[in-house]
Amino acid sequence: MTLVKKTPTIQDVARYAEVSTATVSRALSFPERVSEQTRARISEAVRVTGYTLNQSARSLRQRTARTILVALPDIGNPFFSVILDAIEREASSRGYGVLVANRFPGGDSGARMRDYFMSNRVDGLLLFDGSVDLDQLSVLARDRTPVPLIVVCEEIPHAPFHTVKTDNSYAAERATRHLIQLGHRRIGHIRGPAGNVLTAEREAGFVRALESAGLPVQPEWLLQGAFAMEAGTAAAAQFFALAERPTAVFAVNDESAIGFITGLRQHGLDCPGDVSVVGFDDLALAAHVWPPLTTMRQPRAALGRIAAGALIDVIEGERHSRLPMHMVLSSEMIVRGSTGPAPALEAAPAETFLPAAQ
Amino acid sequence: MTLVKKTPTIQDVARYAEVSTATVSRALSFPERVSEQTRARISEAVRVTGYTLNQSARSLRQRTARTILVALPDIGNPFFSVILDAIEREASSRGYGVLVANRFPGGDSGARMRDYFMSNRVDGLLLFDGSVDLDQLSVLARDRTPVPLIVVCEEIPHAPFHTVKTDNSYAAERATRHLIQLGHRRIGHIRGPAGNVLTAEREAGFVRALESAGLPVQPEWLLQGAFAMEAGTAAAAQFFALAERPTAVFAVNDESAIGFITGLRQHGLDCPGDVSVVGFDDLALAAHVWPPLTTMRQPRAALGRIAAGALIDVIEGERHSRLPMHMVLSSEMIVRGSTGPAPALEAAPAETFLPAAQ
DNA sequence: GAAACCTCTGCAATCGATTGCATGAGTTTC
DNA sequence: GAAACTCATGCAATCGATTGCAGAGGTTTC
Repeated sequence: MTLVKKTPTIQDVARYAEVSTATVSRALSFPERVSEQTRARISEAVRVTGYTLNQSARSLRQRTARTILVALPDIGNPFFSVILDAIEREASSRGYGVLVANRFPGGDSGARMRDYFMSNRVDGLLLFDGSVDLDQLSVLARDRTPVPLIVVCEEIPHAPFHTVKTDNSYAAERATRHLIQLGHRRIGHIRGPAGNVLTAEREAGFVRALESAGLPVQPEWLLQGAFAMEAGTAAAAQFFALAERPTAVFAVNDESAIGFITGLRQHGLDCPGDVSVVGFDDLALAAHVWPPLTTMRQPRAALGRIAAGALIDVIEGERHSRLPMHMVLSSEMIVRGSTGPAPALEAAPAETFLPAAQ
Repeated sequence: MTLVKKTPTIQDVARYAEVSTATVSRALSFPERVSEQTRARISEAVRVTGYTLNQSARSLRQRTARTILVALPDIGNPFFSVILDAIEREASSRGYGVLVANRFPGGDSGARMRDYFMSNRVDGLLLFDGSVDLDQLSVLARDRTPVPLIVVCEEIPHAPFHTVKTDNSYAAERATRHLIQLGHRRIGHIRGPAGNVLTAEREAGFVRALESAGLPVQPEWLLQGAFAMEAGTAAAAQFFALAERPTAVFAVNDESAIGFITGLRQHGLDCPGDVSVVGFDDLALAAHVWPPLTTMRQPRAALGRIAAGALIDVIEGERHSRLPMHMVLSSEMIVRGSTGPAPALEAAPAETFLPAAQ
């Protein structure tokens, strides 16, 4: 059992190798600037002393932290945790640590993020919450240049930040078209929380699919929802209060879809027999609920990897572009058991709604 | 839009307040040691200059990082992410940052953790992986005293570390007893991965429940599994290969239970009609799969909160105990739809197995 | 053979906050 | 009224690594 007496410093290495600390520092950071023999002596000294660089000292001198901050609305949500996994992998492979900050309370989120930067704890930020106030973020500038920041998954409208996200609107259109192709004519949508960018984008795709198929958009079939299972179950209650019910529903995400299916079942309706349901995300559990969920798969690992990689590029000045980049990854349709052909009895009402050849 | 010219330092504050930097430092860290008027002048100066403490400088001087490291086997797993949520909350309320490290590759995990400490990036460690090699951890000592470290959820046998976990063995016994009370006599178990402490503890509880009810433990009913859904589905394949099948199964966790139920369904068996299944953990999705899963709820938020709190206590020297503490939280039985009475046809075989009044 | 140029290394300042020790002013004690 | 004590503050060293500048030694160029 090796007990370390006292953490060795660069001084100890220098003494052992009989060189100055400057040379040790250079040997470790820019090996090519040091002669081969000296380099060998220093490697040996490092090995013998068990030296590890003191990150605080380097941070202080270089004004970098080799750490990124990931600000999430909800770590507990499996949607984010898979992305976080990919972020951690990419960051650590490039020598960066990952600090997580959860559920920034709305009010002072800008201030808290600003503190992380100003206190020199982090070099960059991956922001998963588009609802952050622009004014609060504008504080995030250091020495007149904006702080390295990438908005992931969401987007802050009209704000000059890099973004990495998926093709929400197109994917929502694709999901809705799938229902149309199955013969559904009365199609509803479980919305996300009001004010959220994803809510708007996915609803827009939904509407576009209906319109380009010449189907009506019934306002009462846009059910209020959110990203949680409970919201889906609540949407089912709204669904049962409807005079006329859709035969298919596109949900803003998998969790609300699953909650909705649970609600259907509680009221004795079958999915997909009575109502087809499409989700969004393809969480791990989507394949394991009953019926297995048809959904749009977001490439979550790729989102995390690309976002972290791009952020570190920005931090290290390898991406010089002043102009914000927008990286859009595409989603994939995964057809499982929660969608099926429109029920036969649907034919009659459909005619009432559909003017012959519009 | 306020752009910061240059990050203000304690020097700037001192100049503005016309005191020395020593006084500013004291005013911020030990307000009672500074006269009231000076304190007021300094607060004003801090406000005007927009000063934020440089954490690297403080860390260098004080040899603390005000950051804890959370080493997880798999952040992407929702079981851990909820705990991480609680950890982040507790830590940030006490002024600590949370660094995450995922899936430490087996080989060098000790070395990587040691680096985090030696490089002065973190003050303490929450370790979620009991499979770490003792020798690797023994390296984690600084200045002859062991590094602040708490093992969460799992446990490293015979190792002198604090632990925070749940009553795995008792909870497993309780879950199995539930099946026995429902009249089941042929009861199987989906094991966790070999070598894991949780696997052993939960299996031990399972066996104890059977034995104290006078039921036989059939070795072939101990199905090989792991913590993932796929492992549960694979266990279902083993299940169908059995000459004689259990009517109830206790799974090592919710995910394997859900995978197992999926497997049952693929082979045309009904849960709980043909086979009752109990899980372990009570993940968010347990209530939303079909049938809703009966399970032992682990108090995950409490685990995270208590572990983080205890770790920070140790770091700050508020827990002086040299002896390792073991905090055990209790689990709660949650009965849902995946368990039901033993099927009637089960009566005959049961008699074959059960000597009248043993 | 002098000037110009490289290569390798060391000196010493620097990053920003903390803290042991000293000091001066004011108060209490006997 | 001197000694002892308290309180508020400042001085300056310190934490450990990085880096601009300079110099020593060697090589190339004309």
